[in-house]
Amino acid sequence: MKAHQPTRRAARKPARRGYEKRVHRHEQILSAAFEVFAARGFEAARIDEVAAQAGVAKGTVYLYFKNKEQLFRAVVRSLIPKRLDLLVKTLPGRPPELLRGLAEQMYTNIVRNRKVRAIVRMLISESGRFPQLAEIYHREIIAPGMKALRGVLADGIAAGDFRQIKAIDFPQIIAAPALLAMVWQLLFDAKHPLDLNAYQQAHVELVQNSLRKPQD
Amino acid sequence: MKAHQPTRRAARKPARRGYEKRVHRHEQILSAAFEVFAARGFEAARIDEVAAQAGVAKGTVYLYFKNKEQLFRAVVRSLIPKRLDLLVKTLPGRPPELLRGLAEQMYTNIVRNRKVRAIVRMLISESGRFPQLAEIYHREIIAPGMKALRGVLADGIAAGDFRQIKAIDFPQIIAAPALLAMVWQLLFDAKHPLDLNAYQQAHVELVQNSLRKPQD
Amino acid sequence: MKAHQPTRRAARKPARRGYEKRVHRHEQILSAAFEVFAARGFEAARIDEVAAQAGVAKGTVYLYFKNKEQLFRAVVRSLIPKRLDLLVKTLPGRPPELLRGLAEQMYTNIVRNRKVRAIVRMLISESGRFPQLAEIYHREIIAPGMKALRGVLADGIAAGDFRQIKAIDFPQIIAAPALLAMVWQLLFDAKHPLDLNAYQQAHVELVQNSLRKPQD
Amino acid sequence: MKAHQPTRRAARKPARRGYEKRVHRHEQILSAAFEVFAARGFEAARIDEVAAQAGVAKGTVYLYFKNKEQLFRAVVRSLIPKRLDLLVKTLPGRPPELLRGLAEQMYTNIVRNRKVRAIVRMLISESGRFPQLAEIYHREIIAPGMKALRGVLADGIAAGDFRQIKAIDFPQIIAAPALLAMVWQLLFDAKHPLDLNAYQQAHVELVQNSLRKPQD
DNA sequence: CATGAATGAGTGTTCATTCAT
DNA sequence: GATGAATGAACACTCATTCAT
Repeated sequence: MKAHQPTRRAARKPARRGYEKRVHRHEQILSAAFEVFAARGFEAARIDEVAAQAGVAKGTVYLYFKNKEQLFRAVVRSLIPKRLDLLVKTLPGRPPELLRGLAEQMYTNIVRNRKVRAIVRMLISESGRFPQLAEIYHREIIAPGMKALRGVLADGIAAGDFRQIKAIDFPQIIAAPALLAMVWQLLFDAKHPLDLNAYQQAHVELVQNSLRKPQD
Repeated sequence: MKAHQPTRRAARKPARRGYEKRVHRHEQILSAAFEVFAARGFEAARIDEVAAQAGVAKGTVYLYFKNKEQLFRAVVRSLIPKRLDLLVKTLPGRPPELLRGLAEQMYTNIVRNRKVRAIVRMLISESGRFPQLAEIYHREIIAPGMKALRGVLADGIAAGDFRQIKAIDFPQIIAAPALLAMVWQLLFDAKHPLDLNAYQQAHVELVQNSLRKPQD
Repeated sequence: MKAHQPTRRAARKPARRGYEKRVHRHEQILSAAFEVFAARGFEAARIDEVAAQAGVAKGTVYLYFKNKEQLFRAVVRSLIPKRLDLLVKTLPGRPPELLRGLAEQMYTNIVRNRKVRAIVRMLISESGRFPQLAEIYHREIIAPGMKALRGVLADGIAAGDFRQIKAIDFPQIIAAPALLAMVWQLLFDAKHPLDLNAYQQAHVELVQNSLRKPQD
Repeated sequence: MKAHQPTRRAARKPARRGYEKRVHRHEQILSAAFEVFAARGFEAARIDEVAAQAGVAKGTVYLYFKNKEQLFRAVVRSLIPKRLDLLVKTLPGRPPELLRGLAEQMYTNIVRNRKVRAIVRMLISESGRFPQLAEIYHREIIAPGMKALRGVLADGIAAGDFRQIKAIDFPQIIAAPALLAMVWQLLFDAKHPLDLNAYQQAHVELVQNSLRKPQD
């Protein structure tokens, strides 16, 4: 036995690394990678930068992810929100109020969310290189979202709250201004910022007007 | 130095270079570059590939463009359409028909145009790296387009054709479904193609309904 | 990106890298770079060759030096000898013997030194491209050397050992044959080698004769 | 016969090209090449720049010279002065005056001559790549020059004008300060210019003193 | 002869990936 | 597990050389 002799290299890290650090390395890297991929795109993203931002050494990234592509895919997967569809079901009210509630949710959680905008950008940028990416998002987000929205519309029509509209087959048309707002922020916010409150109201008004029955 | 022996290339070009080729090199390369940049993004684009697609040697690209970035900028500039704003003025009819005409134009020339979609993708992908890019497009395309659209709406409201709407301040809301259609095609067309005809009709119907005065 | 598969290199390095290698990489590269720059000049030098000569991969050079120019500058800096001026002070004797001692030192350490000759060649070759190079050497080597030499001459004149000579203002004249010998070796040694011993004696004799007072 | 019809491209050049231009192209290019090689060195010299400086198209250079190396060799050859050895024979006077006359010639025609300095730089820079270069200059310039100088010294010694000196075997020692002056100008002139008149006097004085017989 | 557009091998530099420690 | 030095394939860009006009 060599006695206690704390060699020079001792105490280079806070004691309980096992817990505080090890557990979170994966997410640290993932989160750093998201920032870097979102800011630069897949090709221009540098593993160096991911590592630096995650506070780990470059090699460490490769302990958790096989390579850059797998890291990217992991980032993408980590961004898929869980159980989006539940959202609608938990909102209260009849279709008109429900719709307004949905809009509120959409603007608060999606349009105004920097991360979501970054995801949108990544999706559009990298869907050429990673076609499954779009497919995943379609399956997990877009399709459920559209289904929910269509449900609300159908309910409203059935209940006599809304008029018959062709957009029942294309519910994305109704949500389109939200996408535009996100893209606008991505492209023009620095020089031509959007008054999101007024924009949201105008959007909601437009949708309400278009759904209102003629005799109203 | 190593004596760049340019491997005795066996006269691989058709006779009359003077006309057919020389005149068009610039555009050949520009066009090839557009394809490559659109497909891959700036960073992932390879000059080799641009050259191959243009049918020239790599070095030739550099005879016409100082470097990759200037090539990219040239591509972007070449894509700015001229005199978009004239479009509206030349369309006939009163506001309601005018609006439908505009929609028709928009879907035919923009939404269904593969190049335009590619531009949209490039804009969104590269506006982080090239912020002026977005600015240019805003100035040349978006602002004039919105101004024209607002004009039509204002005219229609003044003439009693349309109801008052908040979207007069955000005409992009009215065009938003067209953007969504483009993005949709970029992302999902392979697996979930859009019936653009029906989509366009639903879009137009929605806008018309939303603009129709209550007593109609 | 193309998945930089770093060809499974078969552990081509000896075990204890920590000591033997890591410590010396910087100097290995610097020394290899000196050889290559000296042999070829800045422009013709190939980083590949530097790396090969240093026994490292090309990329490794860039771990230690930002780019070719900085590598070159580092080489140049590494070649500036320390405390040249002390030399004179530590030599014994009165001016005449001192002068002979200086000559001995100059021929042994400078004229006969392959590295110094290489530096002279680099200086002359690259001072067009790197003007500060000459300036540095003037400040660090030439000026101190001339000051020391002038001091010896002045002492000798004051002590009545030497005659008054105009060359007191141009001590480089007295050392000039040493420069010529170096240049001669650079240019003609292969075909017309210089008998440096005899040359040195002739040089010293010339200087002594020229300094000897008339009545001697 | 097609009548006179001076096509559009007529008179693009002054009439008698055959004489004024064609005859001199070779020298124009040679002279431009000298400037560029002297300023940049062989490797860094650009054929483009040579052509531009010669006022011809790049391809034209290759009509007159097979390649860059041959152009360089031609430049070097063109710089070898003719019949240097005659110089000495034509100078008047007995050895002491002759020597001063030689010095005067040397400083006027060689040390103060920008082209000669450039040649010296090229020689030193490129003798590694083109060893024959040094050999040629040795044969054509250095050896004859040394022979002439040795002749003067020998004459002077035989005539009792000069003392016996070992430098009779190394006449370059006597001329060395001139080389140093040239190198000095190449390296330091911008920041530390040399008073060439005073320098020359100091040089001559030194040589005279060293040759003066003891009893003088 | 003269031109200069075109070529493509070669070079500096980057960066994903590996692996000895 | 964690590190970061080392690797080398790949890419942007250059420039000597060619050749159709």
